[in-house]
Formats: sequence, C-alpha cells, structure tokens
Amino acid sequence: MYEQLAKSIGEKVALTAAEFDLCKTFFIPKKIRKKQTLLLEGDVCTYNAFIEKGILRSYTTDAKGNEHIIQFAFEGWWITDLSSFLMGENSTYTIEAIEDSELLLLTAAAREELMNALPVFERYQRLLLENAYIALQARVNSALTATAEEKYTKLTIAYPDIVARVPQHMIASYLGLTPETLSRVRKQITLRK
Amino acid sequence: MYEQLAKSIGEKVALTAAEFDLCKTFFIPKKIRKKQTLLLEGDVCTYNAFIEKGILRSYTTDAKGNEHIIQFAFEGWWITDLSSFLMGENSTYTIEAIEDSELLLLTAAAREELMNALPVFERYQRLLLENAYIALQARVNSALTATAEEKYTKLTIAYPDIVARVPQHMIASYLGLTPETLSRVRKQITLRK
DNA sequence: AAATAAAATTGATTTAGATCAATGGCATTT
DNA sequence: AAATGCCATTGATCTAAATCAATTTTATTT
Repeated sequence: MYEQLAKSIGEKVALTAAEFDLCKTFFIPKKIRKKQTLLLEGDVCTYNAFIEKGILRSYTTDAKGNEHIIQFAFEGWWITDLSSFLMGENSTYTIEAIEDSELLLLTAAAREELMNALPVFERYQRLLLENAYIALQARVNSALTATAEEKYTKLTIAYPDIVARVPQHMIASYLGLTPETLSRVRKQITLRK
Repeated sequence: MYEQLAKSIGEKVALTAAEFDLCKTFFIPKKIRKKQTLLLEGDVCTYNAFIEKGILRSYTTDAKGNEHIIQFAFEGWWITDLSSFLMGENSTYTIEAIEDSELLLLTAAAREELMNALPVFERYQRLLLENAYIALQARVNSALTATAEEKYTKLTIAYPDIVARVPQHMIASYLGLTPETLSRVRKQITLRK
C-alpha cells in the first residue's frame, strides 16, 4: 500500500527504513471508487492526497455548468486544492476519482508534524512543488501560445499517460477545448499520416 | 538594499538579526536598467532574482516573433526560469526589466548552501512556492474559463499593481490577448459605467 | 443479451477574438 | 522644440474554435 510513496520520496531525498516507517504513520489510507469525490466544491479541502493506485482529477464548474479540469493525478502524484488545504478556505474545486483508486491522505496538521519530525520530508515537498510549478508554467505558456492542435500534440508528448488513460472529453476540458474540437483535431492528425 | 528581502522572509518565518546578516552574504546585489535583460532566451538561467526595487517580466517568443509574458515581478517578489535554474537547461524565457530595478541574485549553489545553513530559508522557499503555485493555478483556471473581459477584470482585482504600473500591451500579452482586443475590452467597460 | 446511457464523431452555423490597416497621442531622444 | 518611434485606439475583415444539432459508437446497467 505504500510502494508508490516510498518510491516517490526515494527519488527526491534519502530516508532510512525506520524513518519511512515513522512517515507512514501520518497517512490515512483510503480507497475510493470511480466517480466518487474526495472533495466537493464549497467544502474545505482537508486532505493532501497521494495516489498509490488509480487516477483522480480536480475541476471547477463555470456559470453554464461546464467543467474545467485543473489537474489530473496518477499513481505517484499528489492532488489537493492547495489554496483551500493551506488557508482553510472553501474550495472552488471538486476532486473526483476517474478510476477506482487507492489514496494516502495527509491532513494539514499531520503534514506540519511530519515536516517537523522529518525535515527531509519538507525538502521532498519543496522539490515536488518546484516540479509542479515548472509543469504548470509550461501549461500557462501553452495556453497563451499554442493552437488547439499544438496543445494536444504537446500533451501527447509530455503526458502520454493522460492521453492513454483518460476519456477524450476530459482531455478536451483540460486543454480548454470543446470535445468536438478535439475530435476534429485528432482526425486531422490521423488523416495527415 | 535588503529591506524588501527582510520583509518578505519575515512574513513567512522567524529569523534573528544575526541569521539575516548571514543570509545577506549569499546574495549578489545588482542594478539593472529599464529594457536590460537578466536572462536571454537560449542561455542558462544562473540566478534566482529577488526584486528590491522595480519591475521585471519573463516572456517567451513564438515562431511569429510575438512575445508571451509568463510572469511579472515587482518589489518583494522573485523571478527566474525555475526549470533552467534548477536543471541547468537552456532557457526558453527572456527576463527583462520593465523599469530601472535593484535585484538581489542567488545562484543555485548559493541557494543550496543557504538552505543548508539556515533550514528556515528552505521553509521560506517552500511557502513562497506554495503561494506561487496557487496563483498560477488560478491563472490556468482563468485561461480555461474566462472571456477576454473576465480575464482583464480578474486581473484588475487580483493584481491592481500590474494594471497601474505595466504598459497595456504587456498586460494584453500576459492575458493571452492582442493589444487591440484589450483596448476594446477596456472601452466596453468604461462605456458601461 | 437487451436496454440504456454516455462518449465520440460529423456537419452546419455562429461568434469571440485575431488580423490587417490607418490614425492620433505620448514619450524619448537629439 | 522638433523629430522619431513606440503605444493606444478605432474600423473593417477574417478565422479558429465554439455552438447547435444529429448520428454512430462505445460503455454500463439491468
């Protein structure tokens, strides 16, 4: 149940077996079924979730009821509404499982304690944030610069997992396109080959 | 010369006067004039820059030669190409002063040393990253969700400084709009009042 | 396996914002 | 203070992607 977490931490910092055993005690394991929500818009996001197995997504809903996907998260990634999680504000996001998933949950208090108990865990969190920030900035750049087709092509290169495992209409939402436009873009690409 | 830095760190963590004196020694002060660059596209970004005074921007240039502004940074903020700074890759960004500015530069090596010498500095960096990540995610959401007018209105509310101090065509670039569209959006808003 | 619902595709039409083009208004520079 | 170049505005036209609508395909549920 903690394999992915051990791997993720191990890729960033060094942790002894005893330290990792301590680390584990701060997490709450949770299974969640497809289409179930971990966080509902309007609620306070009480957990930072690490994904051992499965896929989740976070999304906002606009005035017309359209969903806009903010993030996908796979095995070995984290997902939360950071703003709500840290500041205790009501969330504007919903977090939902795309597949049956296994999570390791960390409350804000547990996270603080864990960072104090194991300073390398704070370093691990910082390194994760750095990568997440870089990835998000690339996404902003793509949103400012790219055409519909370029956005999709970049995604297939940067995140083939997303394209392989996530329904197409969700990919469209993530890219800021309608499902119809993404369908046509894909057709254009295959016709050209 | 270090007032803004003291303030920024002090808002996030506690640091004694002696610790702050030590902290200062890791930075390289630098003045930069309007339109001068701190980083040129294609070079490695060797500094993380803290802004004591002035405004900088980072931007990419697309195939047609259009600039797309990734970030503005004012007094008390940081700017760098994090990807290039951390990984040593050639940057796709240019970082340029919008006004005559005073900077405090941190190399990647100095940053590592400083975090090891003063663990609270690592905490400070993490807290900054958390805020930056939240702000960037809000920007992604706005890019996915909002019309031209909504994007501009949100910006005036969230960052009145940007609207007050940055030329309009740069604001357009930051929002992913043409200068013409932003001009028309602004006209609509004033006509309606 | 049939029934139902959800997702993807395809076509026709619309539209928000881009592009092209010209003019007037500010700032720097000399 | 004149001159030069950049910036913002306004108008006319174009276009990429959205919207509306219908059909086919693929998943779920019973």
